[in-house]
Amino acid sequence: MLKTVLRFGLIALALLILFQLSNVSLVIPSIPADTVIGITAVILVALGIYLGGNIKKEKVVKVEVAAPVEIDQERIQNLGISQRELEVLNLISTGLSNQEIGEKLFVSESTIKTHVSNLFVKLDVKRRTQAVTRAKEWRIIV
Amino acid sequence: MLKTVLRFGLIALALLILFQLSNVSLVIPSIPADTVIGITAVILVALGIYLGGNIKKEKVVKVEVAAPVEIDQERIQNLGISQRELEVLNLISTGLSNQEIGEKLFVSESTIKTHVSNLFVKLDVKRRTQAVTRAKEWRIIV
DNA sequence: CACGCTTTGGTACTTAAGTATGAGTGGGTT
DNA sequence: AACCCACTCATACTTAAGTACCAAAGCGTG
Repeated sequence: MLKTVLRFGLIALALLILFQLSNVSLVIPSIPADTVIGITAVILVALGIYLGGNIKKEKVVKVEVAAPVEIDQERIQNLGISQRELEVLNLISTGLSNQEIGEKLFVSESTIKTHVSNLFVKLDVKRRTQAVTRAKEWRIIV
Repeated sequence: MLKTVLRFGLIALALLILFQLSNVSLVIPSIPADTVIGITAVILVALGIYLGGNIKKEKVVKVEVAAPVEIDQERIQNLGISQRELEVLNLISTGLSNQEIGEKLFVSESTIKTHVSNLFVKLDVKRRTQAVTRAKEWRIIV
């Protein structure tokens, strides 16, 4: 909104300058009217490109901001998913087995199975592949 | 390249029109010089915005083309992954069980198991969760 | 037509995954 | 201190996943 006002202000300013310049050739006859008009034309086109560029830039920013996937911390809280469970969930999504996850976290496979089972209840799923899909849907993992 | 030439051509054309219009007020005195200059200024700014827009549009396209994940058909070919196997792979990634995939494709679970086993060899993995990760890495699935 | 490849299906087996249940420890709260 | 919760681990079990091997129908190519 403010930017739009600014742009119209710039255009108005440019027009004012144009009108002023149109009198230069009358005041200073040594400068030909054609030269003044040419320079003004170039300035106006440049102004247009600048304004157009800014308008398009905003659209680019919108695309880039929408792209990154942010983790929904609030949903994690609401589902009651603990830090350890989240860790396990992330490792599941990388394709590790329960045993491998256990080795990576220095706990037994038994413990991982418990975490996984609890996760399934919280995510309302029956399989680990489904858990990964659901977790990505709900922006719990990337 | 060609577009750049076109743009400069348009600018040159615009300048020509400007110079022509500057004579209109001399030819037809009923139209004030200020009006002609004003209209020309607006046209030039519009031209600038149009040109600037086109220049920026190219940049937008580059961003948008880079973002979507394209399927690497060549890699699928090289790995010798068949159409049916690809179907199964996609259903695995949605979290379905072998039995569910069989029902969805109207074939037995046995058949799905065969496809899955063959897929694992081609993807060089040992588990279905790993297969999904690998397949996404290699842009075989979305 | 023979060959290769895809798709289908089966049996039999091993292994991983998932369920159910119980239980111990330590941190933090009331 | 009593309590809750997260984390840990174990046993015993069921089910799904995965492996190995074989087999047959169909389809296009050389």
